[in-house]
Amino acid sequence: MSAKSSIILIEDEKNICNFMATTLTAQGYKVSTAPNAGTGLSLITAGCPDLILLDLGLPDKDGIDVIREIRKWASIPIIVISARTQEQEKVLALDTGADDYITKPFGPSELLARIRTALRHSNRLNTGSLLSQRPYQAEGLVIDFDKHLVTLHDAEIHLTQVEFKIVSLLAQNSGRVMTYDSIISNVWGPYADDNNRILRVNMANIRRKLEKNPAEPHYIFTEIGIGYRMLEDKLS
Amino acid sequence: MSAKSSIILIEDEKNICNFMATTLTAQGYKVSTAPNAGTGLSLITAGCPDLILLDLGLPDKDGIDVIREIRKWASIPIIVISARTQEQEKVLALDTGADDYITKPFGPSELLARIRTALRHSNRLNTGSLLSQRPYQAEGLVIDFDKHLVTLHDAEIHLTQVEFKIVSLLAQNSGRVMTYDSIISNVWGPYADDNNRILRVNMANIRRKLEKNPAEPHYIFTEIGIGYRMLEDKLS
DNA sequence: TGCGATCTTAACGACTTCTTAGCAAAGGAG
DNA sequence: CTCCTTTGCTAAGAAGTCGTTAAGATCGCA
Repeated sequence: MSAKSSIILIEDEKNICNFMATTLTAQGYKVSTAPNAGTGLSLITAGCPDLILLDLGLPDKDGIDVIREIRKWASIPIIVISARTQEQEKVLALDTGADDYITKPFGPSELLARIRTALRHSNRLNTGSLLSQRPYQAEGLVIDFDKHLVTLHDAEIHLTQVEFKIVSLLAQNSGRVMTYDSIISNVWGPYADDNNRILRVNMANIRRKLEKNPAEPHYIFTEIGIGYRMLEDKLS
Repeated sequence: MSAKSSIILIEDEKNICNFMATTLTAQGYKVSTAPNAGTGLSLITAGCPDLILLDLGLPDKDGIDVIREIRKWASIPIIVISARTQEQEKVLALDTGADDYITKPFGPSELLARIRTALRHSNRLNTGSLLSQRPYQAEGLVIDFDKHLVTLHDAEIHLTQVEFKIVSLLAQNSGRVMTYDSIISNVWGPYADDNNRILRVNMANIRRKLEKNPAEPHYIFTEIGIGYRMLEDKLS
């Protein structure tokens, strides 16, 4: 990656912590360390890191709870590092939202490889959060992803947060059917209930705002049993 | 998620292979197995799986090359399974494009947890189409598998879920006769009633939508006593 | 604390899709 | 040609999906 990724390392054993920090720094990562869950969490909220390395055996809080805490509002990759090798521990951590689980002892090159893998994953889905993106544009509807703005025939349309997320996702994949599952997991996170009734309600609201006649949509079509598909972008 | 994910398992040791296959099937996954890289790769291209489990120690090809091969054209999650515990191996596999690396011996619940994690990742990807496939194209009929879209002379044709599945299957095997049994088991699952009357009704509906004169089909032909055959793809 | 906006849940009717049944037409065998 | 099997087609009920409304839950803000 061109820009160095920033990593937060939450680990209470000083020796290991120092060793890992120097290894990572030597590779060009920006590293911050925290000796316990409390300072770790505040570092995360403050710094918006690209990846989190988390030791499960922390003094002040159970590691699983830390994962749960983070996953409430962020999908930053979390790699768990633990001395506990029991399967149950691993399963619990992974299902709570960890992206990988490494057991001590481990070598530095494996750690680095797994970090690269995790960062690769998160990069794939960071479509245009930082880079500016050409607005979607079709038949009078313009969606400016950067400015967070939607206009219909030059009139500004107010969409709520969730509505905007849904519309953006569909617009960024205009012309192709997005399954209910993938919309839900993109908008509400991978742990969301896969029942699509919330999506249905939101779509009704979106259509009321965007479509002249919501019963015969012009911009967002329903593919029954599958998902929704947005009118293809003028230039794509 | 709601629909069962399909997994392809490439593993040469029969015992392990069987054990894993039953474990996965018991969890509701659709599993196909291959004892070597060759059949594995063709299974992947044919089946559009959601995840690949790959043993590195295959008889006919180096596992790393298999990863490289797949990564040329698909971003399906790959979990590597290996007896080799050397760090170098892990690093190489992960950097080539594997999403996880599990060393034998491992427990079934860890494997399942890591599979769930990998599937979670792939669902977060925007498109949901991990495997980009060239559309079928013949005499004005275009079937875009990724976009889930069918057009006939540039006019959009609406197919229901079942209809689309049938047409896709025939299109992906265009030029070859697909037996009734194989169509039915592909569309309705292996335990479906093998009576073909449902298929007959659906074919009538499909032809009404696709064919100018359903009595003299142009795209999908009947091979009496055997099955259906679709007009060969222009470029395949 | 109360207010407004937003998010979520629940419920129901309208509509689409799936499946079954039955019969007519087409094909093949003798 | 006749009989039997196979296939195409229509209609109708069953099952499922989607859009919509209304009401509760939650949150920020004054």
